Amino acid sequence: MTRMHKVNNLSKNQKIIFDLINKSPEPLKAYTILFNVQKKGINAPPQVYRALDKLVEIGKIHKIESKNAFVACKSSDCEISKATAFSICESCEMIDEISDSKLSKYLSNFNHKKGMKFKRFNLEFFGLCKKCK
Amino acid sequence: MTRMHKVNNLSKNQKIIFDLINKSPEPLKAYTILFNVQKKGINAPPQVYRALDKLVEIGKIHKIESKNAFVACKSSDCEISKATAFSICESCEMIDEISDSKLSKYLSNFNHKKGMKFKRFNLEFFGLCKKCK
DNA sequence: TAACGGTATGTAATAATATAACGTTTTAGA
DNA sequence: TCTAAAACGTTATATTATTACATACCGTTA
Repeated sequence: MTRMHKVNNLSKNQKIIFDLINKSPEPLKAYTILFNVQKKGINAPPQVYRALDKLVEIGKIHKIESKNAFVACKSSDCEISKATAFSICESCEMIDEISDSKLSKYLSNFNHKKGMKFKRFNLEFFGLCKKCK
Repeated sequence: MTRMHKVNNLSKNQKIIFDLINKSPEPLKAYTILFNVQKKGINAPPQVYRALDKLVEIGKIHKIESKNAFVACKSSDCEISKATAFSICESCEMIDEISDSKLSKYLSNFNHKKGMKFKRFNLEFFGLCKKCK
C-alpha cells in the first residue's frame, strides 16, 4: 500500500468520504457513498461505516436518524455534535440543518425531571418546505 | 381464515403487536416483536412492519429513530404523534418518553427562519440516567 | 343482499442498512 | 526506533425493511 498522510486531521478514507458528503447538496446514505467511492479504492461497507462513525464522532458530519443519511456539519466551528437540529421536507426530502442559538440553549438547559443529565440531543422537524408548501 | 374483529379500533395483528409493545418495559425492535408473536400466527416481517406503521400513524406507539425500536405512547390521549421527545440512557439503554407541555409548546411554536412550517417533530436526548450516573 | 372499494392479511423473495471478526499497515509520540 | 493506538482491507454475516402478489375481511350503499 502506498504511504498515507492525514489531511486536516482526517485520514485518507475519512477525507474521501467527508469530501463527498460535503459537496453533496443532499444527505447521502452509506451505500450511496460506497458506490461513489469505489473508484477511489474503498470497496467494502466497513470502510465506509468506520469513516462515518469517526466523522460523526468528531462532529464533521451528522446523521439524520430518521433517514439513515449523513450531512456535513454547517457550523464551521463544530467540533463535537452535542446539539443537532434539522428540518426535513416530507415532500421533496430536502434537509436543512437548523442553527438557532436560542433553540440550542433552550434544549441544552433542559433537564428531564426524572433525574437524567443530558449530554447530547438530536431534533428532527418534519413539514413542508417553502417550495413544496 | 377465521373471522376477525377489530378491538379498540385495532385489527387483529395490530392488537397483538400493540399489546406486546405496551406491556414491555423497554422499546422493542421489529424482529424481536416478530419472534415473540410467531406463536400467534404472525410469521413474516411485512406483517409486523405493517402493524407498526399503522400503530405509529395513529399514535399508539412511537419509533425511537436512533434505536430502530418501538415504544407504546404514554400520553393516554395521544391520537396522532405530532410531538415526541425521549430521553435515552447511553449506558443502560433505558428510554423514557418525555411529556413536558412547555417543551412541547416551545417546539411546536418554533418556526424555522427559512420559511418552513412544521407539522411534527421528534427529539431524542442522550445522557446517563439516574441509576447509571 | 350483492357488489364495490378500502383495509388488512399471508407468503416468498429480496433489498437496504450495519456489524463481526481477523489480520495487516500506518501514524504519532515516547 | 520502538510501541500503542488508529486506520485499513477483506470476507462473511447479521439486522432492518420493503416489494410484489394473491387472498380475505368489512362497511357502505345500490
